[in-house]
Amino acid sequence: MEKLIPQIDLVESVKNALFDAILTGEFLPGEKLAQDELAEKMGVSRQPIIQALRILSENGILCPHGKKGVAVSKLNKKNLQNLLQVRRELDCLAARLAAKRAKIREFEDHDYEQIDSLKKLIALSQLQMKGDNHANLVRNDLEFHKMIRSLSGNTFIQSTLEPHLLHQSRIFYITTVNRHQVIWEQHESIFEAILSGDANEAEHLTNAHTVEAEQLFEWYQEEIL
Amino acid sequence: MEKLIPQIDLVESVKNALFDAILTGEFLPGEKLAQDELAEKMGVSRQPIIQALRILSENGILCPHGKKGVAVSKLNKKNLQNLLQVRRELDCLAARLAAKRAKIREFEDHDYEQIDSLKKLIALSQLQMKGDNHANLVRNDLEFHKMIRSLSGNTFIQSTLEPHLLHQSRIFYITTVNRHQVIWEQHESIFEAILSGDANEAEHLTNAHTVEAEQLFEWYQEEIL
DNA sequence: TGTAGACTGACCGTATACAGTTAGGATGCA
DNA sequence: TGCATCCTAACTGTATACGGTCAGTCTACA
Repeated sequence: MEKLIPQIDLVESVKNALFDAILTGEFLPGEKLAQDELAEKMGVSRQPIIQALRILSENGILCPHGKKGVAVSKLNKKNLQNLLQVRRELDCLAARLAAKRAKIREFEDHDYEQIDSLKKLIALSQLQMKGDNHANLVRNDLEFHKMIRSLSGNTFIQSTLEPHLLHQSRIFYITTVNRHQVIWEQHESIFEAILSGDANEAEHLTNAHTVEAEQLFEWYQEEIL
Repeated sequence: MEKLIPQIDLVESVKNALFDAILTGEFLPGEKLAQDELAEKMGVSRQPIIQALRILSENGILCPHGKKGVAVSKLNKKNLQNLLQVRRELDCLAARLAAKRAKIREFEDHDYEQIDSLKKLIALSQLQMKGDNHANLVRNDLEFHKMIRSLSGNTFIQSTLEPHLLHQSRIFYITTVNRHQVIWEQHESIFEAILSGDANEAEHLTNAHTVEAEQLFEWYQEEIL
């Protein structure tokens, strides 16, 4: 018999919907979010909305709007660089750990599935680059790094970065335009270094990969998002 | 005129109260938290409780309890080591950045206040070690590292580690017993290295300091908290 | 005596209700 | 015409209400 669809709760749904809406630009940075309006739009009561807003505020995705309500956070250059710095450090750790696990053959079934998925993701991205698939390629990019973090065996790396994911997505949307070719070549090198069990090389490549994104911001203005 | 006491909202209060209760052992790992009971205890409605529980669940401090409700998360050895690994990486980054800022004299008024506070904190801890002040010294320990992160100039380091703070506190309570003398000597060395602007030394010392905590867990059993 | 099934009470998620506060406009005065 | 004050409507935070589900117990039958 078919598995029943596990019905996720409303708070989670609202959270995801808001996440998407901010990412796609439906809600712009600085824009105030009214509970009533959101509730009506999504066809739920204010209760799940309030809870979702709280969580997103906790994550820094939303921020207080005057003395009343919340708004989409604006990120300035300094903030984004700080975020990318933290991200770099943890993704280097992830690459190093993943390679070490590969070397001592610590991978389990679950990991081999991830490796298969990674291969498919790289192949898919190569294909998508031929068309106009910026949004998809950004999604793949995020997915790639998520999988590497998974291969590290340290679940805290992903969960630690999770709250910043939306900000990261927004950054990637900006910084990866016309750079997918070089990005996915780097991804492939990192992946190979990990599989070969070369921790130093994996970390080195990841560092170079992530530092590039940071450097791109040198050219941007102060208020970006 | 005197400043008015800023009345923090109930959700925040509940969150803090739960945080404390878990830390002090009033709620034990694995123990289920009932909304009604908490609401009555704290003299508020279930609404703020629900929101606080959501946030703490999001942070991993609480976890689902069967198909209904939430419980205090149990941390096993593997999880704790993962957490400490992430913490080590980010605290090394913080130390490095703080030392770099010291070298190029980037500190501002706000930073010099932190430096003063740090000196006082170190002196205070030296005093407290003469008595039985385990809880206070643990608090100071957390505070010390928080201040170093602040000196790094990267606010994301602290905010990234914030959700794991409770777990960290619980870990420190266990691992620092009878080790305060050596811990605060290390803190002092790290602080000096930062002030002298020696980024490599600051990072090296921080790495040694944080790796010790990780190694202590080798001796613990699987299920700890 | 052990197990399966039904029932009931407790608890959770969501909706609705209410009260306090705030923001923004309108009005009056300079 | 510009600014300050007052008022009102809207919106937020918290409380209460309600419906559905889950767990635990009790009973009946093997």
